[in-house]
Amino acid sequence: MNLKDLSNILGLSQTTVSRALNGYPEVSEATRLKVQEVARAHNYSPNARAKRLATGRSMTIGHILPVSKKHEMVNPVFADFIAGAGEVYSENGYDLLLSVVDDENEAESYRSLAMRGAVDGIVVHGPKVDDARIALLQDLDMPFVVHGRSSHVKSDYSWVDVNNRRAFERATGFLMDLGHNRIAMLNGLADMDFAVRRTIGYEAALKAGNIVPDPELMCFGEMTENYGFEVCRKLLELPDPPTAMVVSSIIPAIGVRRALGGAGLKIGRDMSVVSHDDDLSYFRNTGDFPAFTAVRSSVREAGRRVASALINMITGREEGPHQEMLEVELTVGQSTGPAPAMRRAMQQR
Amino acid sequence: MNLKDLSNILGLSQTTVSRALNGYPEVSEATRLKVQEVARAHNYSPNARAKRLATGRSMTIGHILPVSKKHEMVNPVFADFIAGAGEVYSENGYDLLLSVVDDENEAESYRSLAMRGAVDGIVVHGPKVDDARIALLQDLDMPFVVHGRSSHVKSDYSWVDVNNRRAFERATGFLMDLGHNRIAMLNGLADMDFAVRRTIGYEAALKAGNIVPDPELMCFGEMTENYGFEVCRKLLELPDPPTAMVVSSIIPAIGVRRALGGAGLKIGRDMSVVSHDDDLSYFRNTGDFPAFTAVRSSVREAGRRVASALINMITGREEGPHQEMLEVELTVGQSTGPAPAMRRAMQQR
DNA sequence: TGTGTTTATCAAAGCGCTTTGAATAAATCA
DNA sequence: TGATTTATTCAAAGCGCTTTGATAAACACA
Repeated sequence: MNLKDLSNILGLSQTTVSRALNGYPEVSEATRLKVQEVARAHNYSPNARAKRLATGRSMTIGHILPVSKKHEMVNPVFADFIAGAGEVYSENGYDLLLSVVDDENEAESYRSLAMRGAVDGIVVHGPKVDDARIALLQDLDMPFVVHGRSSHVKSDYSWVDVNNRRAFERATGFLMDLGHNRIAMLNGLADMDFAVRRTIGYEAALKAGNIVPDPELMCFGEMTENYGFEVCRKLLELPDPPTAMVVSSIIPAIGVRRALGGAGLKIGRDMSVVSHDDDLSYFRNTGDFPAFTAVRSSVREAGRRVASALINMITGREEGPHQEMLEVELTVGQSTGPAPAMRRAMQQR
Repeated sequence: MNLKDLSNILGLSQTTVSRALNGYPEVSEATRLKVQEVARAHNYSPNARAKRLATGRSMTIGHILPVSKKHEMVNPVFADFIAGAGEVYSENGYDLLLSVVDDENEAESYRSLAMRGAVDGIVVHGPKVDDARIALLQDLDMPFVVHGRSSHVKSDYSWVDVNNRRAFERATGFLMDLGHNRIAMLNGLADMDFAVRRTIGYEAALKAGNIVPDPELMCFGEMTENYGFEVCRKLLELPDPPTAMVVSSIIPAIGVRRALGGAGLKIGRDMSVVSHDDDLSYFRNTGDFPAFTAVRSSVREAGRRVASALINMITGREEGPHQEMLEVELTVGQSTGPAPAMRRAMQQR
């Protein structure tokens, strides 16, 4: 059942039928109803391929999921982000094209998507401090929104980011208020933009309390559970180990807890941990007294924001670059407690 | 730059240029080289929208990501599965269309994808024991492959599944060999096909050792970290608590470990845990002595298998339903140990 | 030399829609 | 009443490819 068949059945021209179904005003209400009814009865759906060619729009947004060739690592945040973005796409009649590509030939993948006309816009995931994709997409004249930012890129572009600097400043400050002064940082890969911003926040908090950041306590790596485990083990072996740490994601924080358990230590008592929490659906760190003290933001919501910003750009509903900052909230959970010295002082009373 | 422009530049017809680029034999080698060279020089890419209309194929595979409306839960396995499937799609020139839809109107989503001609095939995720999607897709005449199976569906269809029954039979048997006889099971939602098969395996192992399955020890739920935590806490409060458990995913297993830690118990000593491990990239349960004893299978590999099976069906390279069973491997890690009675016996020696 | 085959190329139709520009019928105005 | 809008409808062109069927040139064979 295509448009031709349908219009033959109705005894109308394809023009009229098409207009009736697409809500154009130059069709009488009577025929519109008739058309809709008959279309439904024969359950007609316009062919997407033909529609896309005719309109020149693909009604599709591209997401590129880079998979690190070395570690075969997939960003665990991705699924929840996509879930948020996907909601918005559905509501607006867009499809989501997902391109899985090893991180080495990512650029080629963007170029292909654009030149083939396969998508109307692109979402950029996981920006590096100096990310070449932004210039590339500007060059290709492809609408795009970055989830995050790229510090070294000076041009204007659209982004939705969480306030990473403030998040880690608050997390670190919170630990200092508890009396900690040896605070480690377990961050993501050093070339990721979020990692850089979080480092800045961490250092700012320390400096505000007159603590000189100790490079030995600042760690960067791919945020797996095992990374948290290994780093924590090494930190515990230091002559002057930290009493607290800020961690870039709940996943390595779980590794940290495992390492502590293995050493007979208890999280929250022997080691305070504040985690950044992307609010993953399978790991809800909630409740009255959640497992982890955390600075939380919803990736899912970020997905929604990015998607609607992009659609607004494509449809021309929004002019100029869309730049949006999301704030985190600090939730106190079971993974933090007073520093040892402070605890002793409290016990003496 | 479109085909018309390109053929004008070359002084050839669109037919010849199209054929030259698509590797048809009725073009002389000389002109083919010339065409390829000029196409590259002007970096021409054929318009995907036009190509799809002309060929009648969309060169796109659909994946539907159902998001439970209640819990906003996204299957954590999804990202890794997609990563595997995506590799295969890229190699074969297919795009991946991802449709995020709340689990209530999932059927509508499949129907739409098929009727609009947006995809050439569909991958079915997370089949229920009695899954209506299979009949629906057969009805729509849409090629599809199920990741998993649907026990109550009697028709022939293509699937790639892991041997869930055997996995849990082995896991349970392993614990029994260690002397455990109060073994709990933390499974997924009871209507999921994999959960049913795993239950069968669990019960078979118990019965083989003359243990009557205790309904009190058999739990079903959405596999979040918190689920593992809560269930483990409740189990510990039983008058006759289990000494071991088999868990359907590493994620709730982490919750179990947390609950044990909170009760001052140690995993592997006070409670033995064997987990099903989908080998998530951000949670590599590997090494000489991994954190969890587990029955492991690679979701990523499953993604690859499903994708190539589907492409083979679409292109007609493979006839008849593709049915493929993947076996798990059992890896002994730190989360299991002898049952208390056995340990006492060992210590007396 | 003429006939049949193979090779290389092309013009044009077609994929199933949207959209332009024209045509007709109905309604409004002077 | 005729002239002018306005409301509906339509035929046909176009989106940028692929593919069919035709044609011309080159080659082979007797």
